[in-house]
Amino acid sequence: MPDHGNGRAVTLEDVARVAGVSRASVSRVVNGKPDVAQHIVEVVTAAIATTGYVPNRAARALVTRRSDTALVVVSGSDTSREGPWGPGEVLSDPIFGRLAGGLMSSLRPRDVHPVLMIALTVEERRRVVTYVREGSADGVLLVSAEAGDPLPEMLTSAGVPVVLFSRPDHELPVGYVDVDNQAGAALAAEHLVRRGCRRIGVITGPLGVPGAQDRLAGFDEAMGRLGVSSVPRVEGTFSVESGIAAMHRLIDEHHVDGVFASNDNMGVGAVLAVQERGLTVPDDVAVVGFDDSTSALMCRPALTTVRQPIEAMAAQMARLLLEQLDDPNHTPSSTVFEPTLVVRGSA
Amino acid sequence: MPDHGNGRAVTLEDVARVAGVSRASVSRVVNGKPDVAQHIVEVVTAAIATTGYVPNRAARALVTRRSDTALVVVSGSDTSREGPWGPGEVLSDPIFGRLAGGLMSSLRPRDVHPVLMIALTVEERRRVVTYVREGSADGVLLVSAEAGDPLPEMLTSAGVPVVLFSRPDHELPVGYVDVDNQAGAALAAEHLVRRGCRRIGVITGPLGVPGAQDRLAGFDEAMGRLGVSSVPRVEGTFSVESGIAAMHRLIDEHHVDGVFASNDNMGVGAVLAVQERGLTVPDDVAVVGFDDSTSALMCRPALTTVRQPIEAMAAQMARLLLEQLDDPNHTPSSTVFEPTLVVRGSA
DNA sequence: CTGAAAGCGCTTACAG
DNA sequence: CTGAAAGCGCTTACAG
Repeated sequence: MPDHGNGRAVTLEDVARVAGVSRASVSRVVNGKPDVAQHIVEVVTAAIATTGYVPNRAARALVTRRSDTALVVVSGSDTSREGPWGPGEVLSDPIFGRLAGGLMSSLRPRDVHPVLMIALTVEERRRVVTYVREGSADGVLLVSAEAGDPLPEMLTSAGVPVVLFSRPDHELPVGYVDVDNQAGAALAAEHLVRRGCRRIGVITGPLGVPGAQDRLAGFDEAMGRLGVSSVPRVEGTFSVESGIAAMHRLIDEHHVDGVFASNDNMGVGAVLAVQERGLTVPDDVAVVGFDDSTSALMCRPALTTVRQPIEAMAAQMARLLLEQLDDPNHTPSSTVFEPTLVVRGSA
Repeated sequence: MPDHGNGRAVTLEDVARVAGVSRASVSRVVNGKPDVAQHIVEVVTAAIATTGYVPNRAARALVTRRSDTALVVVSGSDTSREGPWGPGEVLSDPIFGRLAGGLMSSLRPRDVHPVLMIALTVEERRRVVTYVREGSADGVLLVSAEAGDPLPEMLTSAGVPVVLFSRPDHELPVGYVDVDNQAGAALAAEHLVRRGCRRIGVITGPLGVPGAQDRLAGFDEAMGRLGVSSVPRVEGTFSVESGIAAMHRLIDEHHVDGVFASNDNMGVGAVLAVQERGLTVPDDVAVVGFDDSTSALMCRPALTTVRQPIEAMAAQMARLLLEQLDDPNHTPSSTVFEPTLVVRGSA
């Protein structure tokens, strides 16, 4: 709709005619190229203003081979559509909103626009690759929520510039941004032990998710260092409900007095479950979550949690992708952020 | 990156050569045009397979004047950037995830891709209009979070196809999708009264938001019908924190035994505040929220709330926009959905 | 520093 | 039903 409803859209050609210069000159000033005489800049700028000219992106993209678009994909395996940690869930997790916001702020200064896509099925994964191959996007920012997700590999082997949120589940020549999940879990372990908890349990995320595995491994390892060789665990799905169910089992079967939940939703569930038993948090059972999402503030006592610097991570994802677009031969680099412990009432 | 890293991308021309037909014929089969001889279809299909051809979108868009892209915008006024109901907040509200997911599912069958944009400043609003005028998007799906937001009008007067989430704050020739906020609030009022509450209060949303005004008006009107002429109110910001603060005031100043919170976050806050006072929900104070977002399930007792059919609303937004794109002369139509009461433990 | 010209990869009347 | 040709609106060597 570049026209004002009054017929044809105004083109470079029109501006050139009004300004009395060549199309090449108009193009140069529109794109801020150097070495253009001052008077040309002025006359063109004036002509642009009077005509209300806006460059046509498709025409530009056709010749520059750049779409100035990044594809933001949330992917998973087919099964996760009905699963509790499927991309539908990912979108409504408050953490995703922060991620999306962070990506947008970092992309905007470079005038790159994010288009959103969900890829759960074979067909949808194919569409992701096609979208880039047809030139609609210059690269992909991929939030892959599951181990065994074939998309990262499809993309890298198709030569598509891509940056992952979370490390890939196997060696891949791809850049990624992640938080040090093991270190974060260790922070939680140390805090619970320091606080005097004697019977500590873990509520893990779905163990098909690499990050969930790392948090578990980091927790176990830290507990080992602290002299506890075996920690009871129950697997959850990252949902509040699963946190509640897991906590009940931990209380029944292990009489825990401290728990590390692999994300805040499950942490909230754990707090709720403890209270349903007529016990109190943190005195009877202390709870530590992971993420520092808005849900951490929705329970009482508020959740002590391991904070991921999501906004900074998003900014870095954008930076790594841009770096790769600017220099296609650039070796993909990765960044792992340090988490921090946010102490609130629950532990 | 349409090339496989091995040089030039494969074009229509290449396919034509391999198939031994004209470019026009290839184009016809690629686009599924009718009246193409069977043997041509076959030979072209084969050539596409062997060459791995993918059409270039920019080239296509240049001639069709269609980008197959919809701009999804979250807008507000400049002040809301720091405000509690700014688009940053909107993105992390679980309700937005549901909305985004719904839009994507409805757009996908038509092969329209959503690009995300936030518009808080004069500059950002201008970018929205430019994006459409340069042909990067065919239309706009606008979530406007504030009264006085100039963007809806900018868009309609620029002749850009647009559909709003929530009715505009003043008469505008634009289609929108909304929930009947007044009816929803009435549902809450009736439920509280029926339950036997005698001293009922309201926690409103920011009154600069049209939807928040409607919920208040609907609540007041219903209470009037039910014989209560004046209801104490405190204005909140849609955040949990503001719900807590508002509830404390309602208890101190009005000894309420029932409260309608204009969204679930504030409803959760209200429950928390009641409990901080050593009172119980729903016996001492009953609480009803609005939205039926995931946060409604994060407190105990779980929140009784007025449900918005977000997914259906999103689907309808997409449908209305597509309708307008298919027929530019189509008079913009709107749809208002009926809310329902979801009764849980808090009231 | 500027302009004429070629070309990016498609689609679409227009003839036939 | 098919092909030759024009054209969508830009950018970018290439001369000058």
